[in-house]
Amino acid sequence: MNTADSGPLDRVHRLPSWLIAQASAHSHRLVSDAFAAAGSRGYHYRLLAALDQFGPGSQAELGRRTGIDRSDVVAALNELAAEHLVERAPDPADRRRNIVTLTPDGARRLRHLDTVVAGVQHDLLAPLSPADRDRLVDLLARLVDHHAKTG
Amino acid sequence: MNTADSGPLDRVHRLPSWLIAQASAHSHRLVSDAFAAAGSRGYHYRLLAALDQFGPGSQAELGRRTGIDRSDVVAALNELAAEHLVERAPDPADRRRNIVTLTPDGARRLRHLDTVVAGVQHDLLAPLSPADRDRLVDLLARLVDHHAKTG
DNA sequence: CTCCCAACGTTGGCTGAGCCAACAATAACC
DNA sequence: GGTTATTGTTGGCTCAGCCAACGTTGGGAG
Repeated sequence: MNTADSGPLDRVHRLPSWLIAQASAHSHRLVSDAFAAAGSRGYHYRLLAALDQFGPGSQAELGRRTGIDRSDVVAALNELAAEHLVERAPDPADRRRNIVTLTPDGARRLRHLDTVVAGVQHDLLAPLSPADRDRLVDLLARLVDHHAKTG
Repeated sequence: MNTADSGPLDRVHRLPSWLIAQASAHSHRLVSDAFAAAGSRGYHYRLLAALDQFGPGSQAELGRRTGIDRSDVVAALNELAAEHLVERAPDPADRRRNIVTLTPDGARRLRHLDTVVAGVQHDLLAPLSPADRDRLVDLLARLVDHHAKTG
């Protein structure tokens, strides 16, 4: 973000879409900084979380579960495998597939990232009271829900 | 966004930071589609708005007012100038500067984009009642405000 | 069994918004 | 006068998301 404006740009700074974009930018900075400090990226967290929640699966399944494109799954898994957080083995029952498994190290990393993420949520919502945080989450959830179905 | 998940990724889909990112993604899609249909981009709108609100100014001033990087201002102004929405003239009082001015065509385009933007806000907030829209805007404004100062 | 279509992993590339570094020209200050 | 700052510009980088193409492999229809 570029600091030091000379007064607000009225037409823009009041738009809901602008506020959402700003909030997202700040949020994204917090999240990616925190992930970077933990040696990971958002994609890693999503993939580890999916493996933990759904168990081992093919890369295509992982992509569907996390909403990450097949091609991006490949790269992220390469990085996770290089750190031994994940294991990639050919599926004997279907030679097109790789079966991806969470290693103990991966589970450990996931738990650590959980705490990192929780800390970020805390910082992000710091200016809001608990009741306001709930309100914000509820409003955003309704917004996202609507556009997920409609869009 | 990737449709067709197989159930929610619990760890991720409840995070406030995730909801904000999702809302921002949907919002951004609406905005950029609408701008594209009007033959413009977000940068164009911001620059035209700044010229309208603050009057003519140098490119560096425009960058400061809109929060757009100097280098990106150059490109966006090239595009605006190619459409004669903006005029770029050397400043006789300071030969480093260009003075950028909004043309009548530019003012017209800005007015059109205003209506486009208003339509997008309407679509974006469609699922919320007027009172909820106000609440959301208020909460987001407080969030953004806090993180802009804390930064 | 054969043919065709679908799914898989992978490579490579593209977009958009936001940054940052460097440069020559010019201005401003001590 | 000599140093520092500002300006316009070029070029490049990141990060998330997406899409096209390829060769491989499975599975269903005839």
